[in-house]
Amino acid sequence: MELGHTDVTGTVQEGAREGNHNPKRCDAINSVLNRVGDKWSVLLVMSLAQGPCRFNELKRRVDGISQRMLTLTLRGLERDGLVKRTVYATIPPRVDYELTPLGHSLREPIEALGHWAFDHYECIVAARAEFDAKQ
Amino acid sequence: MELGHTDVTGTVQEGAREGNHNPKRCDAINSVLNRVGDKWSVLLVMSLAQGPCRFNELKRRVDGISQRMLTLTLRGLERDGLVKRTVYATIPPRVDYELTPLGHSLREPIEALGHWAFDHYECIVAARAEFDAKQ
DNA sequence: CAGAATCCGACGAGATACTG
DNA sequence: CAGTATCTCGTCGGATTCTG
Repeated sequence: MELGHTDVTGTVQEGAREGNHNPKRCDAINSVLNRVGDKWSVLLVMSLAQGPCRFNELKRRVDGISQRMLTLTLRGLERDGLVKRTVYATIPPRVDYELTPLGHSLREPIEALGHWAFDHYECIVAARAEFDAKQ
Repeated sequence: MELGHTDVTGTVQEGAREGNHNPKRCDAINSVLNRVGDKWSVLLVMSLAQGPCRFNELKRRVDGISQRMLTLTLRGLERDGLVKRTVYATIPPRVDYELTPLGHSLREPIEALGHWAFDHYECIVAARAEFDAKQ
């Protein structure tokens, strides 16, 4: 995954030339992109925006997610330090998930994306219709 | 894909209650998320940031992309109105791709994401190491 | 040069069943 | 309730080959 002399932050690398890029920056972009690219991750982060939530409550909120994907996605978010998992040793068991400060900080760029989506949706739909009409 | 009373723009819906969400907003979020979630799309948008570019030049810039995916991704971006395709009837043929104003506007939220990624990368790597150590 | 078409393998993700 | 463990099927995407 190399972009020549440009990266996804939009900054142009100083001494950039053919084959000379910033591998660390590339890794950073990639891992975050993979996380944000994952639709369940984004949905979960936004579902956890207002506060802690239990497993099954999350399952209800994020309609359509399977138990398996909910578990896997939460694990991934926890591993990345975006979500904190708290187990209460009660019967029946209770597990709360909540955003860490890092998780909260991710909301900003995600919401920026959400706003862009909403603001330009009509535009995109129109473009699609026009494109399809030509085929 | 429903979020109960929250959506990815972070705004809380006015009269939101169980099962009452904004389907149009959901569609908008989804289609944009799918596009941004697609790693090649993001990479291509950023590769086209500085100006028009030919097919094979793009293939060289976005290292690792297959011809097939380059074609398909460019088609998708063109269909969404993010990229403009210009064919020059020369021999050999020449096709230029460039961002539309809409495509350029998408750079902002993408770059915001890129900056977040870079700024918090160390943090994420550390979290992962800690998480993995506990297993 | 800029694709279109075909083949095919790997992996993502749903459904289902079981457990502490 | 909050998971884990399989199994399976669909599609995504890479490699290869062919064309105007």
